Amino acid sequence: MPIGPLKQHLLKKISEACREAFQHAAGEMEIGFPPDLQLGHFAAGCFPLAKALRRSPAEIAKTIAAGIAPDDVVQTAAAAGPYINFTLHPRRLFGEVVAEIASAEDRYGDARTGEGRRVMVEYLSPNTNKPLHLGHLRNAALGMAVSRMLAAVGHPVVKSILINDRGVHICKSMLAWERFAHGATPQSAGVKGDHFVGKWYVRYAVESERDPSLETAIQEMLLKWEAGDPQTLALWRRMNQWVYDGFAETYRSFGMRFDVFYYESETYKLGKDVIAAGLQQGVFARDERGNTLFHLPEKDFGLEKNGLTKRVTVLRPDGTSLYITQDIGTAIRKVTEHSLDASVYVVGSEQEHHFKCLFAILRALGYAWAPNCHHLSYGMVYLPEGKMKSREGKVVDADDLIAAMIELAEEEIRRRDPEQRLSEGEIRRRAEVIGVGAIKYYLLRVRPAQSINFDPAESISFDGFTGPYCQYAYARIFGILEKAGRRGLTEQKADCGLLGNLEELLLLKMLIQFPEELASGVAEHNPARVAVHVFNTARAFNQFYNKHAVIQAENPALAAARLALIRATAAVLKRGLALLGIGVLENM
RNA sequence: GCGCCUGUAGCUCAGUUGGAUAGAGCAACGGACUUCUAAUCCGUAGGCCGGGGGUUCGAAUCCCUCCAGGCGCGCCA
Repeated sequence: MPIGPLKQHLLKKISEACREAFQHAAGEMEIGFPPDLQLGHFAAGCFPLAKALRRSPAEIAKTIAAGIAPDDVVQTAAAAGPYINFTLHPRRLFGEVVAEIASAEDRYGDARTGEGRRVMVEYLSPNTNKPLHLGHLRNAALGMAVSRMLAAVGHPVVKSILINDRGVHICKSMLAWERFAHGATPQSAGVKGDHFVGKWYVRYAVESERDPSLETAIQEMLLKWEAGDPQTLALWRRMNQWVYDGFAETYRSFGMRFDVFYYESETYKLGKDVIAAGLQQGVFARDERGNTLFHLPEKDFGLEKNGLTKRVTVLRPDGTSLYITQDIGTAIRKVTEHSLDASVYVVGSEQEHHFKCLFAILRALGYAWAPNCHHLSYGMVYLPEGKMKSREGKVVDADDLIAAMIELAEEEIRRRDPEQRLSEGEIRRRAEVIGVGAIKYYLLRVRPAQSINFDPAESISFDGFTGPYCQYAYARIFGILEKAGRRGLTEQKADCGLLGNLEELLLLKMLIQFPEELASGVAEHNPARVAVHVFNTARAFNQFYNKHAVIQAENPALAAARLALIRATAAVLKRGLALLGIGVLENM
């Protein structure tokens, strides 16, 4: 009997006792946890029954508790105010949770609520004129985590990226390179491609300050690009490729994966035909200046102060497209190419209005999947000096941060290995898992809507509420399991009836709650639910660890039971961290 | 002016689908390694949950209002 049926059993007992005492169904009672595990293992509040029975919840709890007879699952049922607290036989309670986790084989907590509905998660959306920064890392950490969480509950997930590879900002780095680089390349300069191109983008900003004529040169270049001028296109391709080569390294070091690459140079003309058709159907209208526009529904957007409906332009008078034009086209293209049921866009909160408009338009156009489009909006990452502004160089570069964190982890690993038993390769491997894990955890531990004040000192900490703390708990467990294995101890014939002290109960509670937290996290598109729960699980283990011996337990039977418990804990830690895109180490 | 987000311990944040005594990390102070990994643990201290009003058996949580900060508000992306 896994945990779900265990709760069902309790509900059934309540229901029977309730019917016996009041000739009334128990209705909507729910099984939860008491605030203090000394009170019991599970609890049910009797509030839902109070109105129907016209008695106080406390009276009901008392009567029902008295009517519940102990059985092979329930040890005691006691009323405490309006609550019924249940104490279960540890053998069943621990045994069945541990068995369920063991049989799930790394998939504990998974569900089928997604029912195979196919979802695309689009994230990152980089520009090809500069390297990735801290804000991109938050975006990527969220995108990857949400993708994994959706997959865990049964959604086939397609991860996509929309690369902004065209436009005036790209021309700026091209022009600066043409004028000032004297043919230099990333290879000749010994610089990572995206950083190399970013350098010329910054150079343009500097040069255009003193030479305004560059502005007109940019406009000419843009026109040549639009006209398909071979030389311009060749330079554009060449420089973008430098950037992609650079990005690929960052994708790899941060663990980003994409199934589909979309490029705005290929999508920017999409959407026009849909808008033409929509104009025929009256979804869109023309204004006096020739703009094609969409009237935003009053229900969702309100009205202008002059009482007219708000509007958004979807096509310029000359027929050229806008950001939202191509987004309409791309949204449709995604669905047709990948048979999607839903779409998630991981984009900063500053674009909330844009996506609200986009989704309203898609609904107005009558697409059945339009209500399943979701903007996963997240807050800004602020630096101590204020908002990040790449044009002013006020950014935390992604590659720099990753390298710095790996470096810090490496120092810590060396400090713990004074006899230098570890190979350089092993040190490097561990440092990458720890350093990158620390960054991801730091970015994922708060809910997406919350803006993050990037605190350099706190972000590099490996203590407390951090990724390495969670990884450390896993490594500790692995150490115990390994040592137990060498000594021939196994949990084969573990008697979970021997478990039940406070620390073991608190740990078990975390294991039980993991699937619920994952489900909430998916429903809210909020990986922080998982991150916080993994931390609580690691903490519960550390508390247990510091108070109770496993291998050196009072007797071998108890040792076996505890081995089973911590093996299950390790599985939950590993699974939870994996959902966040964070790896574990068997030794730290 | 309007919309959305945020406001909880000195700092950074959980908790927000109404339920038992509001939690954690960091920082501070005091303790615990001859033991399965001290990247750990235990203890002390720290709160009108932004202010006010309302809804009810019960509000950090729901409603109204005010204050403060952030982000946005067609023809940029």
